Amino acid sequence: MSTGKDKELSKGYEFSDVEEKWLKIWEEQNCFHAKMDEGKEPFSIVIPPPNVTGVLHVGHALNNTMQDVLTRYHRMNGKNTLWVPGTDHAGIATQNVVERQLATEGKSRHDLGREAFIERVWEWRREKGGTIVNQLKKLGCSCDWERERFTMDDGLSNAVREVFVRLYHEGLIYKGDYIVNWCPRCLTALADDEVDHEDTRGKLYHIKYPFADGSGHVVVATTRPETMLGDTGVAVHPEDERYAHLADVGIELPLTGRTIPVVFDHHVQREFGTGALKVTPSHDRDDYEIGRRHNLEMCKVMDDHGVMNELAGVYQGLDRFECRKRIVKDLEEAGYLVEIEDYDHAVGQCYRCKAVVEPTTSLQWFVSVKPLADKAIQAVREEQIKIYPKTWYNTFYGWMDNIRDWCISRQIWWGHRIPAWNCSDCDELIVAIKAPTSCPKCGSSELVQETDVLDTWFSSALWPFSTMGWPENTKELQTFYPTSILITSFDILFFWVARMMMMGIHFMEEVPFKDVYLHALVRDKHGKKMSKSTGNVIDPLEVMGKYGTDAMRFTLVAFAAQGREIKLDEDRIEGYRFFINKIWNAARFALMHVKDCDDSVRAVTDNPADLPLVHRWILSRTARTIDSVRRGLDEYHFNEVASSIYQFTWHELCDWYLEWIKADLFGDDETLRQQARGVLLVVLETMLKLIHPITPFVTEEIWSVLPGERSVLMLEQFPQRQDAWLDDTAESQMETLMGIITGIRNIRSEAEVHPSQKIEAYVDKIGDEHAQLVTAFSSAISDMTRLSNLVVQPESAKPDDAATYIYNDIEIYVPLSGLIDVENELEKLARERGKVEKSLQQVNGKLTNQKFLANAPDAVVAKEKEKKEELDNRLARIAESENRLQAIAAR
RNA sequence: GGGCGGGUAGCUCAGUUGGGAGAGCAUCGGCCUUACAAGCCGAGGGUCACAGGUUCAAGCCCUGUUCCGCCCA
Repeated sequence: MSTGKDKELSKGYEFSDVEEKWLKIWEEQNCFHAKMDEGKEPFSIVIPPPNVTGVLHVGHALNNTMQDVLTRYHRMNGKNTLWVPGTDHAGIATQNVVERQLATEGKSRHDLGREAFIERVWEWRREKGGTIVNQLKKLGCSCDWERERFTMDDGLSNAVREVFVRLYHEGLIYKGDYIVNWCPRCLTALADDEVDHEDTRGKLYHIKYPFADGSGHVVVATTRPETMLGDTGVAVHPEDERYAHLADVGIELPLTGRTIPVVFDHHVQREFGTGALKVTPSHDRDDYEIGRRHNLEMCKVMDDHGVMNELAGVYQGLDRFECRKRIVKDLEEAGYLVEIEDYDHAVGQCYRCKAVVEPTTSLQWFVSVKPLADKAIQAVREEQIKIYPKTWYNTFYGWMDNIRDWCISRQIWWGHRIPAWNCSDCDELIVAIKAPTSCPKCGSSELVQETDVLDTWFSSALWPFSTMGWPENTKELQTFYPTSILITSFDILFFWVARMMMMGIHFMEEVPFKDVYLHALVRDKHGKKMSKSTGNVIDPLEVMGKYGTDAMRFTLVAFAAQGREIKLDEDRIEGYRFFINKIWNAARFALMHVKDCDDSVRAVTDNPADLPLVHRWILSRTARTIDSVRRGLDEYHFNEVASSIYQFTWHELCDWYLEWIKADLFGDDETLRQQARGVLLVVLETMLKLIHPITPFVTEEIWSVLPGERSVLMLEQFPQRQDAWLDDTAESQMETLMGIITGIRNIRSEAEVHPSQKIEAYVDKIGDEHAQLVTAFSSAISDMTRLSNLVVQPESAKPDDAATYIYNDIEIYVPLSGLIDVENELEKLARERGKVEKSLQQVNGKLTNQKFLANAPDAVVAKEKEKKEELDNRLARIAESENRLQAIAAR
């Protein structure tokens, strides 16, 4: 495809052309398409479908980057890989968008009528609905775009009807009058997650409720005094002696002339307020439960618009908030108002229009979730599904054990219309997949379909199998269901994740996914929620344009620890852009030396034992990096993957290895040069493969210019374990050499010796083994520290004017006639002595402790003894240097 | 009020069965050393919230206190 010979890399990484180029190539070569190769183990993910109205925000970017990292990893790892993309029809949101559009033409959806309106929504979807999909493509997501799905597609709609009908006939869907969250502006019921709870400074009104026999009164407290018009009881705790005598008395409800009963309920908290609770079963979820337990009357005092109705008596026609003012005024005038207290509480608001949600009873469709939930709980208990991070298990069980029935009907037009018909003649309710032509009971053809549509979550609950062609038993389902992992944000654990579990288990008799990874929410650098009004939004597309897509992806992965919050700062993205550039420049350097190599050059890594130390070292470090990257990806420790790659690439490969091998690469020895080229090429290729899932663009570009015939990197094999490369000896020897080099550099820096000035250095008081090592590498050490001469001597008389550095038990000194600041040197040594003495004290404490010697494992004791020896030596080195310097100071 | 999570370097956070406190960024000093100044070299910086306990040994396990955040009511 391409050969490296005639190619070069520009001086800095210019991402925009590169990204565009590779998106095109990947697409042309159909790289993302699942080939359905049955010989391979499957790996599959379904995307959490973004709203079709959405534009890519940083949360999407994180979510989809993580999915892409895993997808690319498993694809390279030889799995039969499928990532299903798609979008969600987002009922209320989409309807609102189109209604707003209509409003600019001075029309409402009612002017168009239902059918024309829905056609209009489809039109909008065809024109604008692809935005977020294109943005995901730009992010580099390797989804199988040929298999893109939409929750309103024919196939998925069919699945929705099938599920509804089956659940209805199984008795798990029912229609009834129960309490729901009602938005008086959108005029629809809302799911619990469509209600935002905003902490609000409100008032708590304390109201006197007289006993019906005139013998006294009780004080109740409420934040919504207007609901008192719907009160049908007062609840107290059964063991509260204060109220025991009220059983047969009852309460006179102020302003209404009604008498309401007192009921005794264990759920009432005696300690809260006066221990008496007004009960409004039609306008409060808890009160509804209490009312049910005690057969209290239902009294709904508002209409769908939040306006008081005929049951509100003289208050009829008032808006609920207007009514609140009037009630408070009237209570005060009649002497019932005891106190108004400032009170912070959470007020439910419609997530769309911000109107205060009114809990109210309404005739709706519900799913009876308990039987479904029990199976989901069991699946999680049996580890058929594992949840990561594991802290979410408690939350999951807690919610599932107390789950409430799920209101699935919505009074809007855009969505899956409920497949139920009423017979106008005999009132029969018919639930069927296809529209019936006549009533099965009376034969009438006067059938009217339900006008409500289903909650959007109802269709997304089916997503893992509906996208694969269910209810047909397709090859996709056979191959890819259950999916391998679901990656999503923790805030939809219940509304989506749990519901997918229930539906998947119920209809497929198998869990929808084996693992669930719940990632954090992305916040701004101060931990605040990003919002347009605060102006702290980080727009991923803008960031990608500024720093490159790879930089943003790497940043997100690096920040993706298994916590609840990711505090993202644009400066960090810029920082990782520097890392991308570092990779680029390392590749440029490598390319200079390997561009003419043929394939056989890699053979030198087959027998690492034959190679010089530095190569054995980098291969060993590479092998360890492969292990930690694979482990991190397998266990979803994304941030560890990023940091392990970052550390290896920058601080081992670039800082040490590339510098170290320059001598060989530029030198005359052909053998050394070939060894360096071979190892360099292998390590570079390995690194590119390791990083590719996170930063696909830059790695693919570099890969394409490396020597030899190459196809795309994204289909290469991911690096496998390389135990033959592991080499503890090489690692510890290199550590010693690097320590000595750092020591000499430290001396140079402290003494402010100009980098171009060559100096002489001595290493002293070292054992045979180290002496040999240092002697063998004296030229490398000299190169890296710009020495004119390096002297290795086990025992020697030192020149007086020498700066010293103690590395473990090795003493390094540099004669610097007149250049050393004796005071400074002594201070440095004193600090060092303090540290060593402190450690030594701890070690001695342990070693003289009989209990430690008796109880600690042998290995730990041996290690402590070793430590003591090392520290003793070190202390001796320090003392020598101090003596010498003090002698100078005394002169 | 109930439940959950957290308090580790100036900031953001790692720390996987208890066995010498880490990273990135920021800070300070020195460098255009032929891949990279989007860079290189060097340095400083921590009572692991507080108080007890278990243990030979605690950032890690247990108890209590305190502060912060989230979810539920």
